[in-house]
Amino acid sequence: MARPVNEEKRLERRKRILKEAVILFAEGGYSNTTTAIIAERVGVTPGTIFQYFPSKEALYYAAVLEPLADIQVKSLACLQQEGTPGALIKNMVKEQFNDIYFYTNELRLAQSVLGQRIRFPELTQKVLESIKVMTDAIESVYAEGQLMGEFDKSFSPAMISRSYISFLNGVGLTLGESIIHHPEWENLKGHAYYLFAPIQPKEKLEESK
Amino acid sequence: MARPVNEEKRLERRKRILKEAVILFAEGGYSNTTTAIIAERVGVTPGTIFQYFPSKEALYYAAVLEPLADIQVKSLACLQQEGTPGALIKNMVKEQFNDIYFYTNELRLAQSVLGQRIRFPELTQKVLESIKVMTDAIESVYAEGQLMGEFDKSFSPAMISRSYISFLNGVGLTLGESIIHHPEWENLKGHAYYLFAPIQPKEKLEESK
Amino acid sequence: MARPVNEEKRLERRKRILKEAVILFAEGGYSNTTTAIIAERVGVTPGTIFQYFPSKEALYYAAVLEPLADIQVKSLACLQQEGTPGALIKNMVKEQFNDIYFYTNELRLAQSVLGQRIRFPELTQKVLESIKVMTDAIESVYAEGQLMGEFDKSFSPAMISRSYISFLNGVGLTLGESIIHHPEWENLKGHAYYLFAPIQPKEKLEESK
Amino acid sequence: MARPVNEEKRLERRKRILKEAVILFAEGGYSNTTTAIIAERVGVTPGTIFQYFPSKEALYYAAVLEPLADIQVKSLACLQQEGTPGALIKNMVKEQFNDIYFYTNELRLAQSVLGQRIRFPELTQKVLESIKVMTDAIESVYAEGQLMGEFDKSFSPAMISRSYISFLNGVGLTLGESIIHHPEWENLKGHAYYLFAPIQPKEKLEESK
DNA sequence: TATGAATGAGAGTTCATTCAT
DNA sequence: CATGAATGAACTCTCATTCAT
Repeated sequence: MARPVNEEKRLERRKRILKEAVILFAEGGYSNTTTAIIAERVGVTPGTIFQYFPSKEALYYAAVLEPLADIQVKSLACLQQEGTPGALIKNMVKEQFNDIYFYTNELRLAQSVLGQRIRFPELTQKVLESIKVMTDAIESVYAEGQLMGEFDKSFSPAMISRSYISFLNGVGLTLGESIIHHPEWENLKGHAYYLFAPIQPKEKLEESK
Repeated sequence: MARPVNEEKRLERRKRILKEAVILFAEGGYSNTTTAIIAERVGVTPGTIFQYFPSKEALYYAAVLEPLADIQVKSLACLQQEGTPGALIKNMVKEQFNDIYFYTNELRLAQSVLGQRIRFPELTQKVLESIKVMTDAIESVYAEGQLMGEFDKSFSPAMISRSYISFLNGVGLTLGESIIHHPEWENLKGHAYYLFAPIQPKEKLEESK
Repeated sequence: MARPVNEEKRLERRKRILKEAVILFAEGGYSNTTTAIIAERVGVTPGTIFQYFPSKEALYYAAVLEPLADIQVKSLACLQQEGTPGALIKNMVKEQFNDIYFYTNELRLAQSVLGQRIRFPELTQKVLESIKVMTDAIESVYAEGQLMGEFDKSFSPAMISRSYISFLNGVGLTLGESIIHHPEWENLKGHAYYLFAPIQPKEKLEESK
Repeated sequence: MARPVNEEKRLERRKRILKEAVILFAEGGYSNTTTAIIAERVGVTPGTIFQYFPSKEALYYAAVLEPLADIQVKSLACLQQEGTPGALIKNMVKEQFNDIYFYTNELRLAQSVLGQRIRFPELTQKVLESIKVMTDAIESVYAEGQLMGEFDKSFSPAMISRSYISFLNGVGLTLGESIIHHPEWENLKGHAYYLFAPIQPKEKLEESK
């Protein structure tokens, strides 16, 4: 009874629609991106979009939330590996700064939702929740790191995690198109970790005295 | 000469239109905000808008750029006062974090432009230029501060100034509506200055050795 | 402040739209009549329709109910004049059979609503209510006529009034286009009154014995 | 020869499609009833409908005309039995008022066609022809009844038959959903026969004098 | 100068129909 | 034969802009 082949085809096409939608919505915004243009890019006719998504808005929701969920999973995974809190965070920062490059459109899309909170209140809530999940995870790892003497104990973990997320988003927002080729890109990545106020080995030594 | 009273009236009305446009565009985005709604909020009829702005797009440009220029002037003024670089920057940070609250709509509007670079390329350029003016100014004050031993010399001023601006924008973007009532708000403000890697008096002493 | 001229113009145009809508909806049904066609008939552009009616459905409602209300007022007026119940009813029948001719479209429109009860439930209710107002009015006049010996006392007034209304609607429905030129038209009108089971003078005499 | 079993299956399925189509078209009208919904109700996929009917319009035609033909056959059969004209007509009235209940959807469907004469002109003609066949049949039986002194001779048979058919249709149209439970239902049925102006035995006696 | 009705191009969405599987 | 995804024309409705008043 099952028709695995067709089901696969459907998912494949759904994915392609979503992919193009992410690009176009990110570049042009919600209203300026017509369903007809998305269809054209995908290589189907206007009606086909609506076989996969009940409405343009539903497509927008999916284009915003589905990639965000993927990114979140990846980021959280960084924090659940073996290693000291400091190493985990360092690794996460590296990973996420790579993501800024690989998921530029996906992240800008989420950011633009935050810029239209009145218009898409539900979606805004979900994006903010997704951010909260991230900051909470960072917070607890960071607190542990403080206990282990890897981070300066004088900062509130809640503040630190929020600072970092703000910084991360701000970087994606304010840097130009070719973000990764920016002359200060590598330095910025380093400064992201500095935000966590890590204690240098030398200082660590001193502190432990 | 001319008709100064009427001229005044015109400017007054233009200002009111712009003010409402900023609020509505910031809340609802460009396409979702109709000229009719703006007119209604201002208390005029749809046609009137077009007596003050040649098109909806022109109104949007003005709504984005004019407040941004004002904020820029204020911020730059902070850096041109009397005082050590460290004091100037500390003051600027304080001022700008206040602005996040007082000019929430104006700043979000500018941010949302950055989220639609393809759609409003010219406007995007102008916003990025405005950001560049700011980072450049910060950069030179910061470099001076480094020379004076107020900031850690190991960081590139270009990177530091960009980091700060990214942070500033990210905070506005990712914090909730009532940003200022966020429990970590005050700490965040403090961390913004930490980002500049200021040298503590004690350290300053050590360093100067 | 009032702009009576414009207000008048608006009402005038609203009336014209409604008039064309009645004709087209009656001839082609709801779905088959496009707002563009209505606009074209009226001599305006498609958008204009929506300055006078918020939606196609609202226009349909108005096209069905407003003429129905007018017809009802006229019909009820017949029953509120001076005269014996028999004379009033006779006059009403005459009036209403004229209306079948003059308001063919309006009445067919109302009938077609009754043919789509599931689709327009609210509208159906209102049309049925309008019919009930009519049957109730007839019922009470008829009952009075029975008391005065003008009508056969063996029939229930409720049944008689419903019979008549059914007959009236059925005539409009089943007779051809040029209803009034039907060879039996005049006879049908007479039979409509026969349906009330009036007592002939001779019979009246007999009965009164 | 051929494949009678499959042929039977085909007919069976065609019947089911038609049955659902009648219900749905009657409840929702032509345009509001999609082929997809019909297919779903029948339990097949959209494409299948078009294996049995060349187009939606053809299905509509069949849904209107085929049941109408059945009903007509039944009604005509009433008039072709043994018995006096009066008895035949009395029986037919009884039969047809039952049909109003049993074939509510089929009859409403036919009525709604009459409400859209411009849109379905051919279909309208066929429905009107079907009505004419009925009135003609009644007319001739009625005329015979008049000759036999069962009906008042002063009425035109053409008018009487049309009156009755109008009444019959009007009753179906204007009475509510649960037509048969209407408190006046039984009385209405009786009045339908009264419309034929039957002569009471006593009167018959008098008249025959 | 302000008005606000009219405009008309263009948006999202629906759905009868087709056809490769 | 049945399927059901794809089609694409056609629909309703929106809204920036114009212009006679």
